[in-house]
Amino acid sequence: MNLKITGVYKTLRQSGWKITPQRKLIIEALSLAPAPLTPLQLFKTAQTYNPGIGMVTVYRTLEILDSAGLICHLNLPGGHTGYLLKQCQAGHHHHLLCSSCGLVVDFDNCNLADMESDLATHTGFVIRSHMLELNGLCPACQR
Amino acid sequence: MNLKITGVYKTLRQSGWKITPQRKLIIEALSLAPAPLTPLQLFKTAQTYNPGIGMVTVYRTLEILDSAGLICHLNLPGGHTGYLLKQCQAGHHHHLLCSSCGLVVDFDNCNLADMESDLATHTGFVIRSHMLELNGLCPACQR
DNA sequence: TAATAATTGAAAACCGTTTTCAATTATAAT
DNA sequence: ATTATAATTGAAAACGGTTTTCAATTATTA
Repeated sequence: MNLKITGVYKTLRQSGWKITPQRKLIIEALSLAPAPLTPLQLFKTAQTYNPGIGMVTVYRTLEILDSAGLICHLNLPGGHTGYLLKQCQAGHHHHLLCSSCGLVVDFDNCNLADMESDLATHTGFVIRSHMLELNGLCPACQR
Repeated sequence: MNLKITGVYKTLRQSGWKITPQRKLIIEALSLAPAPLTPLQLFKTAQTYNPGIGMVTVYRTLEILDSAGLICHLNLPGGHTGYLLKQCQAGHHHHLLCSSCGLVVDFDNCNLADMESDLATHTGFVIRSHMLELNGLCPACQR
């Protein structure tokens, strides 16, 4: 029960959500995971502690965590979506994902503003958002 | 039957694929579309010219076009995937998508190399690829 | 023109996700 | 503590998009 988790509970309570044993389990699994988890992985992890838990509850919990701005999601190799507890309340950021072990590093200095304004003047578009994901190998997986 | 289409046929033939009426229809629909098409949109378009065509054939044709490197795919608002005939044989490029009408502009000067090498030195990662998509409003849709 | 291997479409299977609904439970008010 | 209530749960069914299977058809080669 670390600080991050109690902060998540607090935010959820402030949004009117109840803190149920199932939600605690899912949040704890997310907070302990060294890499983003798919809904199925999350379900299987939670299941080892509460065999009766349902996949629906995983999806519903992910949805409320997302609506409260507490998680990120990113595309994993294989076409699945992985979920990750946000590291901080900071806004704009991107992810660098190790395609071997799933380790994720956040970064926020994407420096696309110059390129975007160039592109805006050349195309006439108003650019409103971008999505950027980097893939590579973390130090450990390079060996 | 423009140059682009005959080029697509040629590439497919060189890869050993047969040029069937159904495939012609799908390729033509892609070449005429002003915006990326989802498999369903492609199916409906093809269906107006050949009511007997099956959704399976759309998926299979998209797969062989992709394996031959002839199409791009990108994420459309709404979570669907849109397909687009490649504009040229050029390699690395990205898309700027109008979220209102679906117009797509290609660009290749993504200039992420500096940021990637910075990130590589800070994190120890070897960075192997990135995925970047821009969203905005095209000139026509700004009014 | 005939032979053959590729292609087709219908149907069923499949996978991840969402909806429905009756039973259960966390929380707020007593 | 106890109760009341609205939120939450899990099973099952529904769902949408995609893939597989298979027998019939068809584009290509000889």
